[in-house]
Amino acid sequence: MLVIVGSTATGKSALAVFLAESLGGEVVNFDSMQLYRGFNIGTGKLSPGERRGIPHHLLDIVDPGQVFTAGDYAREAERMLVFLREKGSLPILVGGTGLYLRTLLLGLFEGPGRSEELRARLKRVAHRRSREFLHRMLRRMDPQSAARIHPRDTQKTIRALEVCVLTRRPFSSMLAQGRAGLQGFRAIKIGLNPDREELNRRIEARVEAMFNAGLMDEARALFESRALSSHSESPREGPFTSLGYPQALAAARGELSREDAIRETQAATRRYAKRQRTWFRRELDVNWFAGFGDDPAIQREVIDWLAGASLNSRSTAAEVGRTMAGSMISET
RNA sequence: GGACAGGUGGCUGAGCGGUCAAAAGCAGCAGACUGUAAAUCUGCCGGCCCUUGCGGUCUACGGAGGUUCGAAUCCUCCCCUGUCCA
Repeated sequence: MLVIVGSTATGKSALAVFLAESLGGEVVNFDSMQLYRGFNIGTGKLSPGERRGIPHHLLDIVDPGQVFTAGDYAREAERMLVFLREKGSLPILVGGTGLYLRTLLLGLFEGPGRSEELRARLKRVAHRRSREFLHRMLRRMDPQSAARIHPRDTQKTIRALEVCVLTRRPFSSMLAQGRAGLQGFRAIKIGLNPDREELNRRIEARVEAMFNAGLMDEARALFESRALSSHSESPREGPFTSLGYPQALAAARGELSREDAIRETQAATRRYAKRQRTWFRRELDVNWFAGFGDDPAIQREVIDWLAGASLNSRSTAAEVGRTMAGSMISET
């Protein structure tokens, strides 16, 4: 399978369609937000026309209010990969959520998923006492994890505590058991890394285009449909937190000027692109291309490289996973 | 023309005689990441230097002077901006 990584607005989707057309493949998404139905404009989903008849999978498979985790994603994606292999079609994975890709390729530790009740309780503790208090709880149950997780990082502290409580074992010891990665697939990774300045310009133009395409209306409609079944003033979870939506909603309600909403979304997107770069840089065995995925010159470079790579590369995803896990241990 | 208010680091904005290279926020830069990850969190953030330290040094709070041992902070003049009155 092919994997295309890179930050937002680098032209991953366009490259995926191009490669699917050239090599006879189908696109599989690994973007955590494009998974959600109704979140179209702000997540940069390709329109049916732009997909040019290429099947796109794992898009629009979750309802906005539904909880969907990295583990859920990995299961769905693996099923899809097996399906495509049986069909004899080349899977082309594209997306921006590094955690989801890594979860698919390397797996998660064997352990419990999330428990809403427990999380609610822990959150209440953090609220009533303090987040540092919560972290001190973790330090008692699992000093190793506590040392790794910053006291103010409540989200990660809660997950660690959740695992400790549910398994009655330290989270760190659960992680030490290792993980079971994807078997039977060879991942060829392509990374897009265009010039920073040019990327920023693209991000700015793209955000503006999203607002012009009706992002404010989309955000309002999504929120209102959600509001019917929820009491929260503005949902702060799931896809509602995704870039542009809180800003577009605020603008739609007149709490923020349209110009400010655009500016804030642009800045947030730039920061997001930075986090993606930081994450993907550590992804192993990525062949990086210095340009945009919709650039014909880059597309040709990728095709040429693939012609050589498919002959030489013999490593499977599992092997890549092992070396990656090894390198992560040696780095710490 | 007159009366107020104000001019502070890329931006917003606090400071109103020493502990100020100047709070805070934003933006920017760097990083972490094993179950909502477009999330969550961390570090740096005037220049130069070094023994990287509540270290040294230079340049900085509109401009020019002045008062003072010492000024972003007080005084004088000038320039600019906003609001109001003519």
